[in-house]
Amino acid sequence: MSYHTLVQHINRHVTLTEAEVEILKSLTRIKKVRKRQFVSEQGEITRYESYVVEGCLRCYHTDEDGNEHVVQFAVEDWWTADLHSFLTQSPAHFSVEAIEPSVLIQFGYNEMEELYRSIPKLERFFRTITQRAYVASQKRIITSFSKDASKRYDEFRNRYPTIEQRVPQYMIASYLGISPEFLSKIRKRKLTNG
Amino acid sequence: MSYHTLVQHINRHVTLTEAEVEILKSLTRIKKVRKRQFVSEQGEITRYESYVVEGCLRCYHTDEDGNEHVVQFAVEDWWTADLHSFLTQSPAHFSVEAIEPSVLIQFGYNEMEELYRSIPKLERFFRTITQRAYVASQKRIITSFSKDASKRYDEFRNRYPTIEQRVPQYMIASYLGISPEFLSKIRKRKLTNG
DNA sequence: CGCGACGTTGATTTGCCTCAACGATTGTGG
DNA sequence: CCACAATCGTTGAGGCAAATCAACGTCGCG
Repeated sequence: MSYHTLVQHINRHVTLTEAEVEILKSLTRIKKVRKRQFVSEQGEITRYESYVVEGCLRCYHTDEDGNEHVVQFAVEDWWTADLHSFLTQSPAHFSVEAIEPSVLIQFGYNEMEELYRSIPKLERFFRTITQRAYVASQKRIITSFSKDASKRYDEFRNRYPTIEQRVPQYMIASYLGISPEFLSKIRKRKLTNG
Repeated sequence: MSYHTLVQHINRHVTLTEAEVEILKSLTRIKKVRKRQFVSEQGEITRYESYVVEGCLRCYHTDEDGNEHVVQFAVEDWWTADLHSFLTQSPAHFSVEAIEPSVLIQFGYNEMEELYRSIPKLERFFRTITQRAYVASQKRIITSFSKDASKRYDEFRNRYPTIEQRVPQYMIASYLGISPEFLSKIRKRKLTNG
């Protein structure tokens, strides 16, 4: 039953038969995680790509100085993983951690290849969603170079109003590329001034 | 004959038959551009995705203040386009302009769909290269948040030694997200000090 | 030749960081 | 059920990386 939203999600791009849905179910697994539990860890090989049925997670990098940088948030109907680690089965640069208790549908590396073989339509599906993710990622680069922190925060709130409610402020700061203290000051300015 | 490198490039990921290569040729076109010529312009609909046979181009965004921000460079064996504009056939946020006289192989929107239909393997090919591009893009975001300009410049030189030779310094500054003056100062520091 | 494109250099300013101290809230073990 | 510790956000002082502005040098090209 957890598969309902995933199948709907895929069917927005291609059309799966009943039989194909069964294959999909047989080659993936449901995973539940607690709050603060890791789905995959920096330094280890990312074994699964995860579709979020329910919950909220963050994908982040910890740099040499120990500072964390949020690569991506993932809520219902999103995907998350260290894609490079998953695709090459090499050690990850990012960790994925649950911010809320979450339910995931996980795709293993070998099973994913088997899925592409048995359901070639999925090539198209994953091509499409990856292209979208890539477009969003490029946009984020340009925004971070062309706008100051206050405007980036406004854009974030407009684009992801639900996420803003669900994740701690310091993670949003990290996603925006600023310090938590500075985000706090930005918020204060917005309240007192315009 | 310009198709030789493209076919090789695709064959690193999937295997095209002779007949398929012919289809590919029939549904794409060769385009030559002068230095400084636009391949596509911000504000207009991006009609083609381009594979670079020869030359060097930049994809960039011009913001409200008139400042330019390089999204991507493209040299031999790379792809370039405003992907969002191409996929949705809506006005582009990025322009693509030749830095050197260049030879491109162009894929139109309708022809691309026809190609996917007649050569389904291409779904896999484009899925793969998009995933790689997405991975690189995420890495660029994290680098720009976690390292200072001098280190980013070092990384750029190491990763793209040939590009550094071929494009003006102010475009590299733009790609790195810093002002041309500051890149000049960084270079001077590197010469005088360590 | 003269102009436009590109790079350099210095003076000044600023957006954002770091550090440190301090509430407020949450959750957890005794 | 309380006490205490984490966790999270706020505030202020001071500092630094990088931007801005302005002037100037150089080169290639029409």
